[in-house]
Amino acid sequence: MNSPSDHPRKDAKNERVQLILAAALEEFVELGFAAARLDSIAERAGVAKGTVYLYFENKEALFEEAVRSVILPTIERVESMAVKPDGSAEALLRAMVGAFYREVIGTEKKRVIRLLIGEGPRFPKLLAFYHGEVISRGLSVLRKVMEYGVERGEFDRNAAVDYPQVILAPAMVAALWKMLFDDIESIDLDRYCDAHLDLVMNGLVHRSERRLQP
Amino acid sequence: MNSPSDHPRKDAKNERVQLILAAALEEFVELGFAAARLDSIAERAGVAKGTVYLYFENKEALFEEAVRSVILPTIERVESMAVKPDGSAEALLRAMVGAFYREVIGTEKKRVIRLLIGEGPRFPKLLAFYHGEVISRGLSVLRKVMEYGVERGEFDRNAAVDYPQVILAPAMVAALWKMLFDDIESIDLDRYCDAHLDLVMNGLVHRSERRLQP
Amino acid sequence: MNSPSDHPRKDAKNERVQLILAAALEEFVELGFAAARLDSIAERAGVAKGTVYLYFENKEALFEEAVRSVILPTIERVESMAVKPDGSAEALLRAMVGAFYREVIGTEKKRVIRLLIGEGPRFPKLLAFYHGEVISRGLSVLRKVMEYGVERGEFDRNAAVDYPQVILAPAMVAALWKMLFDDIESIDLDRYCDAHLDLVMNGLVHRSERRLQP
Amino acid sequence: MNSPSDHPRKDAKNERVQLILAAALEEFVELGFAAARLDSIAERAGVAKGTVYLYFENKEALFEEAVRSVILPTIERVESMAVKPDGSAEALLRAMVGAFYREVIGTEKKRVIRLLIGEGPRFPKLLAFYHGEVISRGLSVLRKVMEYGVERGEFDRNAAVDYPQVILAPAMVAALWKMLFDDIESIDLDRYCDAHLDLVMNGLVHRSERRLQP
DNA sequence: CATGAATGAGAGTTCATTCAT
DNA sequence: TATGAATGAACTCTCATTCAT
Repeated sequence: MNSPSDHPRKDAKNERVQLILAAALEEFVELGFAAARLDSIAERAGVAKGTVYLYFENKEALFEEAVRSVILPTIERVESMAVKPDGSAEALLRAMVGAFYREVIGTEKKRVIRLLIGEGPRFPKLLAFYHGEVISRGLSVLRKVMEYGVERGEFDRNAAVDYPQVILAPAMVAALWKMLFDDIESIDLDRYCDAHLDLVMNGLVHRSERRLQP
Repeated sequence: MNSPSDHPRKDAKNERVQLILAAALEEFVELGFAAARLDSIAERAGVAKGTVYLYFENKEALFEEAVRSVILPTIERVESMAVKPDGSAEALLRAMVGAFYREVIGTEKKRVIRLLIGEGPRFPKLLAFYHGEVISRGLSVLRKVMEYGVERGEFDRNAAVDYPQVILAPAMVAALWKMLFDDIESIDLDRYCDAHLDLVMNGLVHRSERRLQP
Repeated sequence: MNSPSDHPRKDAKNERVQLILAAALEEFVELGFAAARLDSIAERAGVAKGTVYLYFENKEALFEEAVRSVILPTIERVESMAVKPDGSAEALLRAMVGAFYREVIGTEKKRVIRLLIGEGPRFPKLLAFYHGEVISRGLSVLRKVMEYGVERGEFDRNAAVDYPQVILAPAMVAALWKMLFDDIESIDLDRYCDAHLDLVMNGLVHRSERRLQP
Repeated sequence: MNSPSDHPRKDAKNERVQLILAAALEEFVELGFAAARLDSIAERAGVAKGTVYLYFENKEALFEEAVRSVILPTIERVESMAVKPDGSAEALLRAMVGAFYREVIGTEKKRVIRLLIGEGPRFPKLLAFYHGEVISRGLSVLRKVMEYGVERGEFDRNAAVDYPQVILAPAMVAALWKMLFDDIESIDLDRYCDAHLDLVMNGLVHRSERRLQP
């Protein structure tokens, strides 16, 4: 019943669509929306230019769907994290941040982030989709872990609870750095990640200096 | 002697160049390099299309110079920070981060950052210039302040000293957020900045929990 | 088997290319390279402007190929002349010169000569091609006929054997005259050709005057 | 009265005009009418672009006048030839043809011929002027010399008397060859000239073969 | 008179989109 | 369904011509 051979047509079609989406994403990520050429995309996908228009209304639609298609698996990853927490909050947070380094910065996915930053304002619907499905979910997972840490007495009620962006921000910057400046001044991602987590956990200020007495 | 009327030609020319650069920057920032139209830029600047070519070789050169022209004043700002530190390192760092929020995120300058992220890979020379003149200098100022704090016993020798990017990263993310998601979910920049600084100074982990005794 | 319907695509394509080449040649011959407009060429060919670029890289390439396309059949004509001579050398030479009048000056081909004279220096490769394939072959055919005439005792060993250009030169001048001055002072091509051949065969100097005794 | 210092203004003006004309001619001869740039011409002449328009209505007018300005001295040369002939017709003709080789082919003047061939059809007035002032006069001088030779019994009444173009044609071809093919296959102008004159005087056909009996 | 900055029409070229096959 | 030749609007860039200085 679920066998793929039940719908050979649909499968063939789907395969083609996937091929085109992948090709489109490559091209868009390399050149940006405006400079990307439909010709190139078709060639990369191994189809004729006209074929692209059988599945996608126009360049804009293709762009949106191509970006959506990489965002989608990410959504599932984010959702799978929203499980009930157990163990130390610090360990949880370290795992989550580490996952971002591994799965985003360490892969081609970081390039989609650059694409979204560059083209986002001209694709507000895409931005809204990305925000709603990925960003806000991701941030709320982070927030929950922080609250969990506070409840456990592990974390201070830091103002960052209201803005979980600040927690992941160094990773975002690392992603951008890798794509823009790594040729000029490369960063060691492992050590950078350690610095990131060290800061997030401990901050800069020396312990004894601080208001141990609330 | 220093009167502008001494060089009426040069001044008129310079004024025109500034006009065109400003117009170009607006257009590029709004639409990106490829989608920007020379026609629009000329119109924005109130000159004829051909006039642009009197001062700039081609679209690429205009782009590079327009971006450089906003980067330049920033270089001076960064250099002026590289003074000998006094007072508390924390106060210094807070002042510097605060300046970034005020002078970059609070102004149109943040849009140039987005432009550089989006177009950078196609303009490596510009990227190298920006890195050399702004980024690496800014980071080294940050690093010095952190080392100063460590010397004073104010800061721990955090791994972030090696990667000062992590210190400013939340501000970068705020800048991007403002441009991409603020319509959808706005952030209060003052409170966000507090959260940023709170995290950077104190980290998340509860004080007493920690290795007061190492 | 040889039916054109075997390759309908290729034929259609070829037909279009021929159409464009013919249109381009007309335009170039009328206006010269620089003043020719791609718009006009496309219109003459009955295709859209973009279509031209499907078959030709740019204006230069189109020019070169257009000129080559008229030169090509000429090459074959010249080669076909390079047969073993028989009969009188004078008759042979008269036939060849006559052919030039008929097939070049009497047709549109003369206009390509003017085009080559006008644009040649900016298209040295084209010039080299024309020289190698047409001029030098044509001249060597002429030279052979003259040598044949000398062997037969029909011709003197005139210095013109080394420079066969002088033999055909009056025809070249007639071609140019037809295109430049015929409106002002027309020449009768038949009588001109007679004058040409009379001069070439007999020269001006009265017979008896001459060194019969070498 | 005729002293040039009487009209210093006019002289200065005239000098400027000559400068511009010379510059224009160079540019037109090198690039043809359409590809020539007013900017270049002004620069070559050492004046500002606007200055050119003080003396010449537009590019067309400048072209016509520039070409006229080289044609003019030629007119005088041609007229000076139209003296009463004495001595042998052959010597006269040889002198005239030799003058063409020396004064046209051996100088930059040949380049104007190429320019006229290339651009002529778009400048019919210029062509008419050139024909009326130079060509037809030159041809009639040639014709007269030939008639003089016939009267003297030196020359046969060759049909070339009606078409004196054929006499000079080999020199025209030499001029064109020098400009187009000399890089590829150079010709020795002295030997070529000898071949030219040998042919014109004697023709190819062996003496004794001929109708010594009219 | 002389200048040269400014103009803007017009050129070559590209490429998203269409549609006959 | 798939193709890719054809289209033509739109782009960048050039350059003859003008005109305020």
